[in-house]
Amino acid sequence: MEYNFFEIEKKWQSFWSSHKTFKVDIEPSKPKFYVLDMFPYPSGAGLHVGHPLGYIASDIYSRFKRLKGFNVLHPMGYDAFGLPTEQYAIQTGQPPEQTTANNIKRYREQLDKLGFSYDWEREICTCDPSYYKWTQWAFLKMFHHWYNTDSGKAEPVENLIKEFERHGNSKIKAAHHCPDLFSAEEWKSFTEKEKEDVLMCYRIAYLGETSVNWCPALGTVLANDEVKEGVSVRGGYPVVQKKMKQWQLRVSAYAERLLEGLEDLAWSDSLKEMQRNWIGKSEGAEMEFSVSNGSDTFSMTVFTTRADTIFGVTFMVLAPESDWVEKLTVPERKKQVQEYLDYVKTKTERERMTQTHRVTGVFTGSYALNPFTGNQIPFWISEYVLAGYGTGAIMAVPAHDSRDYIFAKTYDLPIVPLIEGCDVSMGSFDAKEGVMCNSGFLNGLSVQEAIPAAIEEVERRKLGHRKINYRLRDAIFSRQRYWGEPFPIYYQNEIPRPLPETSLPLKLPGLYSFKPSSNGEPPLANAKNWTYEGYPLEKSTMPGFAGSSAYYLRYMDPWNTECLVSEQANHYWQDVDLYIGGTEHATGHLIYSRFWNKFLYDLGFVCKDEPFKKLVNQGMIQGRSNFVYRIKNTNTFVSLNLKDNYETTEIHVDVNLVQNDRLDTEAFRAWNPEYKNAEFILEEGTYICGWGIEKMSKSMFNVVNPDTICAQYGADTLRMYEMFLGPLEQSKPWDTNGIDGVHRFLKKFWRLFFDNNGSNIVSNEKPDAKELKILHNLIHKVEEDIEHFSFNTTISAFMISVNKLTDLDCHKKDILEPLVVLISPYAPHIAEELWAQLGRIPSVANANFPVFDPEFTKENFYEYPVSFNGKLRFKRSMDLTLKKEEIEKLIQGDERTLKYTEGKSIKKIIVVPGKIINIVV
RNA sequence: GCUCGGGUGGUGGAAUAGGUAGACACGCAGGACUUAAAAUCCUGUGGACAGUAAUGUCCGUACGGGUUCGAUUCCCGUCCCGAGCACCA
Repeated sequence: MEYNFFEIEKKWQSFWSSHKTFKVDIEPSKPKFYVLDMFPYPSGAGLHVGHPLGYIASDIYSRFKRLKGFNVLHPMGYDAFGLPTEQYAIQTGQPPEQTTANNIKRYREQLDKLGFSYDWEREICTCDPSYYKWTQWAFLKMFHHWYNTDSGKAEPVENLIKEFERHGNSKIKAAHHCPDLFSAEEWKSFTEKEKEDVLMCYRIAYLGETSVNWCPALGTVLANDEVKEGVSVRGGYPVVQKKMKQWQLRVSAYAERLLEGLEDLAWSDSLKEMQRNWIGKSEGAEMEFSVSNGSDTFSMTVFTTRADTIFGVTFMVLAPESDWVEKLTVPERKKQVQEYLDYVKTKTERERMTQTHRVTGVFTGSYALNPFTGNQIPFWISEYVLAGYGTGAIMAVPAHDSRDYIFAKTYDLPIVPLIEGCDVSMGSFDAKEGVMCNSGFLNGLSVQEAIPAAIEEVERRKLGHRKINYRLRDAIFSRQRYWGEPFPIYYQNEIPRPLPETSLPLKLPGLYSFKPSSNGEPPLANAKNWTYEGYPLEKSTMPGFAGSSAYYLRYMDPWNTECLVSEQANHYWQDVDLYIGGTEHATGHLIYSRFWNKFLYDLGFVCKDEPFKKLVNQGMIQGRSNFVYRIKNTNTFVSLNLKDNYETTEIHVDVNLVQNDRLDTEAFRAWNPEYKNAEFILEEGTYICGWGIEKMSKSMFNVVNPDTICAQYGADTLRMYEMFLGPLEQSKPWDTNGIDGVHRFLKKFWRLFFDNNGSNIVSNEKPDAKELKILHNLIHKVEEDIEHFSFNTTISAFMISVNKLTDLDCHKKDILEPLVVLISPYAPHIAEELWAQLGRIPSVANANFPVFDPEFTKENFYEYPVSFNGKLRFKRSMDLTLKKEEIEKLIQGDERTLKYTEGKSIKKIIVVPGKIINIVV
């Protein structure tokens, strides 16, 4: 019997499916383990070989943990709401529901061929009303809560109202954006609308005016992580800043907890660093400056991390979008300021991004008073100051900040150095080191001492206070699109009202047109009766990250109609032990999910503060493109190594026509009518193609579909080969050149069980020490490698062991049976078949991981006595502790050793065969 | 500009509490089996030099220094590649 992967894989996939082999339930007697993949967005293109990389790794880990006796939750689903499907609907008129269903079907077929051990009973889809009910439910909870910075958690809005009735809002410590203070009496005198407006400033999900990333081409706003370099991540359309009223989530309230929570997570340092950058904590002080425009005097606050440089403040700068612009512009400067503001408005976000460090600005005519020097300092406006960070105004210290320096040089403003010996003739001195000068009471202190000293003085003189700022902004939560979760919100006399929870889910209405309505409103404006009890419903929908923020919780209890996840299920499964996915979600999904989870934790719906204990980022699989070389103005193609003799054009060729860089010339002729009569100049009888690494995409003809590989080599080969390609976390090109080696290995593995005639040759003979040693070395290696995610080196170990057993002609059951278990996470189909051949049914999934016994692998060095005439003979590296005279005897004759250790006493010698490799003196 | 990774044969990659560099695989070359092919198996394969040969010597982990008996691994500097952030005061 040959290794017939096609039959074997078909057989066992249907067996696993019909026997529900991988179905899991709560089993309190067993320890749980939760392995999660980042669920895919089912796009029209289907899966390519890059997608399964992470899924294979997580499947290996899941199967391994199962063999180790864990009750493993390993689910899969689809992140189905999103822009591409909607764009497709606009172009073709095909409803997104339909497109999504088709794409999911295709994804499922492709996934099924790879032999994953998912519990498909728990499959979820974010666009399913029974799922998005809980997305809407969470939104309502956020609407009904506010963040108490005193208790450090979310609390019901009812508490807040009681507090307002007692003391107004002056005592309460909350994350909010309420501009005014009011007393209890004032609160009581507010109209209902006024009260709602105030509460909106405290809710965790709130409707608020804000500057947003507006993408005109997509007709929607986008979150910060959906915009890169001034264009949309999806589609690459320009994005502009616009003030709009949008639903937002008060993620910023959780900034400190999101930062602290990173500490104990087993995530890569680079990923944690990305999140820290995104949260952007900076400690400093807010300082008050008295500002006069000639007629009025105001108190203005700025934020700085360098309070120590206060004596070097020679001007102030305001962001062009700041509300203070009007107040500080004196009448005689109005014209120039307006011209400048007009100029700034003409620039798109992209231009402002790409033209950084361009120095522009205008003087307002107002002056501030430096509270320490008493100097009058001019107040300018410049686009290099951002409205959204700090207070939208800065104190400029040109000597010690490079941006301020360039600005000062351009507009001829004074530069006062504050650090002894620093040279500011050519540039600013930004480093936080040196000794202060020109700084009054700070003179003589080091910068490190001066910073806290300055803040203390500022606080003592009541000119300001310590302050921590975060770059993390609240998440904009509305999208002017159709294909997303509807908001459970209606408007009663302009006041946003929540739907009762009992009316969830609020289902999307079916539409005929998915374009924005003619008056620029979102597509839902086209829906008939988009109302609740006669009141209009919110027409925006939620963004893509809404549905993916808590999906890992839903997997724990996907059938529950009463709650997101039952307390019982949540307490059993707790959190995700291992999360595998791409690094592209570092500042999007992984921040929102952590926020969402922390919010639900505050409300007591989940038992863990952090959702993902360990996270592994798989690398991207790039495409390996192949090229042919056409001689200019001919239809003749020349092989790679001969091309330099001609003038040629490089042309992409479909990688499916190429094997091991050799072109199938007949297939090439058939590929495209243009090449029907192509001629070839061969080298050594074949046409060799050139190659290059590019992104895997249709236009480069380098997309490799896993189905093709499965048909040719089988899923087990594909799984092993993807792992063999290199370290999981590393990005690497897809390259089929080595796949034969893995396939050959599986055939060789098969032949341990069957001879050439297909007879089962497994024997019951007892294994000897040599064979046991091979086995136990492998057990040890597999165990260690899987725990460390070194899947590529395990495969080498398998190959070595199988080669050794083949050489020994070992077909003993006691060796082969554990070997099947060891390989089953990697190549489950062949393992399952051989498991059955050994008479061990029903499933290898119920087996136990073989126990490693170090006794079998131990080297007893007394068996290899020291026979020393210039060389030491030992089998493997080991530590020896010998008596002094023995050591002296050993090193006699080894000149090198003698030289190294002259005059020193040796404590220990480490040896390998034939050589001393370590001498501890 | 800042932060974090990373530079090892023709190729993918092994090996770092410092200790036989190049495991394993691909490719290539030679051989066996075969009428032939496929499949399978065996041998060789970092470079240079010497030798009929077994073998030996030297050079080799981006580059230049340092620590050490010993450095791919640790330290300092330089160059290159990748990722992320980017006027965050």
